[in-house]
Amino acid sequence: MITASVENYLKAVYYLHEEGGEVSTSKLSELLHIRPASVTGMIKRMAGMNLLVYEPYRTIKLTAKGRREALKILRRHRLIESFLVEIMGLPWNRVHQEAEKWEHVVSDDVVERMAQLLGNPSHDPHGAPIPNKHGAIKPNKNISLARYPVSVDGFVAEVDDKNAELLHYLEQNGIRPGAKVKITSIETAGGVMTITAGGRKRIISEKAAQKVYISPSPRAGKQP
Amino acid sequence: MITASVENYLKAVYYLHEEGGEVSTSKLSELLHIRPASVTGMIKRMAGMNLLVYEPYRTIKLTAKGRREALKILRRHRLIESFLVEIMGLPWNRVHQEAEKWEHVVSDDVVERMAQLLGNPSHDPHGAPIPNKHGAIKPNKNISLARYPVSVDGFVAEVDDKNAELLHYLEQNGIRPGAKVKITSIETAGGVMTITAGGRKRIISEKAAQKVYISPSPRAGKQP
DNA sequence: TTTACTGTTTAGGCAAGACTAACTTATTAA
DNA sequence: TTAATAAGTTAGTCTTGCCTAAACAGTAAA
Repeated sequence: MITASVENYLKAVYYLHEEGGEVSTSKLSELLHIRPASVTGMIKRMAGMNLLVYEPYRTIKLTAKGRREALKILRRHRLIESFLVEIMGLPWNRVHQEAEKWEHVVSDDVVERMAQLLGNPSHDPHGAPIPNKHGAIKPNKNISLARYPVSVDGFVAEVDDKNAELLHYLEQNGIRPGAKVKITSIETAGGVMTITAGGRKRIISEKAAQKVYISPSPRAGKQP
Repeated sequence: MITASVENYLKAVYYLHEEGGEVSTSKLSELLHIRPASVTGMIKRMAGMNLLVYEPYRTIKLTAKGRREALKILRRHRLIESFLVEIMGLPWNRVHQEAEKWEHVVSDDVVERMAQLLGNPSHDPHGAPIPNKHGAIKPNKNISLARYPVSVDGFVAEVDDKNAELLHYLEQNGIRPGAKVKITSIETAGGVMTITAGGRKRIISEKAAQKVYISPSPRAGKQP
């Protein structure tokens, strides 16, 4: 049985794998706020369900089945976020937490109804790509703002959706998907950078910049 | 902690109390499809949470706190049902099951946002009254179609929402909240009755008629 | 008034999913 | 190459929420 807990683990493993690093007990523990011992137990159970491959002390990998399930939940999550913003008019920085709860209970056909009402969007309100019904997802080759070249125009492609306060802060500073930005200067010692966003000069922390992903060209389609 | 399970028990106790009969372990067991022994266990736990009053072998009663919580969930459930029909366009007979899942996860403020989008409806799509934010609910004094007088015009006020197939059957026979109906004759031996609904003669079972509630006058307001 | 039946409770068990404490493995520094 | 440290696992416990089997209470019929 794929419970809400199992779904959360699947999402976390998928996320860490996407981030590029190896997926370990401790990383999962930190991300999910669950003690390492509990993570080990769950991982073993999920290996038994053929959702992931696990050898003690080795890195954790999703099976094909696990990846399929993870993408299914990701699709739900991102469609629900879009729905909450576009149809229900909830604020941008509020919808992640709500979608985290809805994604485990909304029926498949109701999720597809949401997609239909939204006109099958390709990206969610944070700019993250929405997997299609068959689990295909656009690879993400955007560059973090923290590593983007200075004085080169760029467009906000995606913003990490995990932290509501950070999202609020970024919004205040004109940083939202589609916005045009340019780095003016980097103050490495101070850990801050000066940028132009929304036509105004701003000073933002490097830590915040790490959570913002930039594409050199604006995105086509309905979700600008 | 008020879990999803506890919420379901609260709803069930409230429902049985409204139905008039005494609330017993076996009635709850039947309604919730949970074995009597398990019900006893949960009831004891809920008594410890001050949600209901329980003495072994005695009838079960909600406390003020339990009643408050039950009405809160009922409000959620009925607003969600309305939302699914009015905003998302799901079929009438489909929304009960979906709302049963959503009601445990949707945040309070998001439920209120639904209410706002719907224009604070007084009744859900099945004609059931929606408790207000403070837990006040309109008393239901409608008469079951099975006990309604013959040859007297009436209006469908409410239809039991539990059974999707029954709802489909009723809809096919022109019986939905607001519809004008009149009993032509009752065939007691056959367990059926002849009625006029939606301008046409229909034969429906007495069993189905028991789940339909009639008011002598049409309801005012947006939810006809 | 004893018997049979129905309804309810107690006792014991199990799976999920978390926890702490203690132990083991892997890695890095001396 | 050994010792120290960080990461991961095992063992045992707890709560929730269900289950079955068996005992017990209340009621209606013989």
